[in-house]
Amino acid sequence: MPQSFWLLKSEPDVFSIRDLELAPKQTTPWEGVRNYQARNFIRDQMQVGDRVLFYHSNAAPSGVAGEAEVVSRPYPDPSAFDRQSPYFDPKSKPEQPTWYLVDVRWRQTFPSLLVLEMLKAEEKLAGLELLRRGSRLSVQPVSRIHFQHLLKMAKAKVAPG
DNA sequence: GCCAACGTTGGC
DNA sequence: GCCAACGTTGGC
Repeated sequence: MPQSFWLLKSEPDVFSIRDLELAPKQTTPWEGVRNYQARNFIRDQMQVGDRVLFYHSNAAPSGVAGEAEVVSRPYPDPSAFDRQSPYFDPKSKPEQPTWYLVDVRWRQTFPSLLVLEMLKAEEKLAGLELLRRGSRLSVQPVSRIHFQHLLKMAKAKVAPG
């Protein structure tokens, strides 16, 4: 299967792209996804080498903060089995897990945030799931075209010289 | 299987 | 903190 492109949301107060950059091996298990549609994307479609946009949600301002990549196959989310975890879910059993995750590794932090408001104004991003009214999915597929355009925008925002 | 009530997400 | 939109739960 060819490489796929994704957008993952995280509240920076909880876990930011800076936290990922500073993490051991710049890698983290993307735990805590508790939505079935998002779970299905992770469990059924994510592959090592997939590219990821790291989105800061519930922030001031919100926006795409950088880039990461998938570095593991999907596996059961251990936080669902952990009574101490805020993501504990008694419905998920080790012998039949409900929730899955992948490990992601930091690739870059954008020189400046791609703020949601400017993404909305970008004609070339029309159709991006993130921009759909009422869109709440924390794991979203992104088209190659949109992904590349977002990287281009990130680069273009670097001041010359 | 319907759907009201409730809980969560996330922009603002 | 507000609240619209959405997802889940649970009574029936």
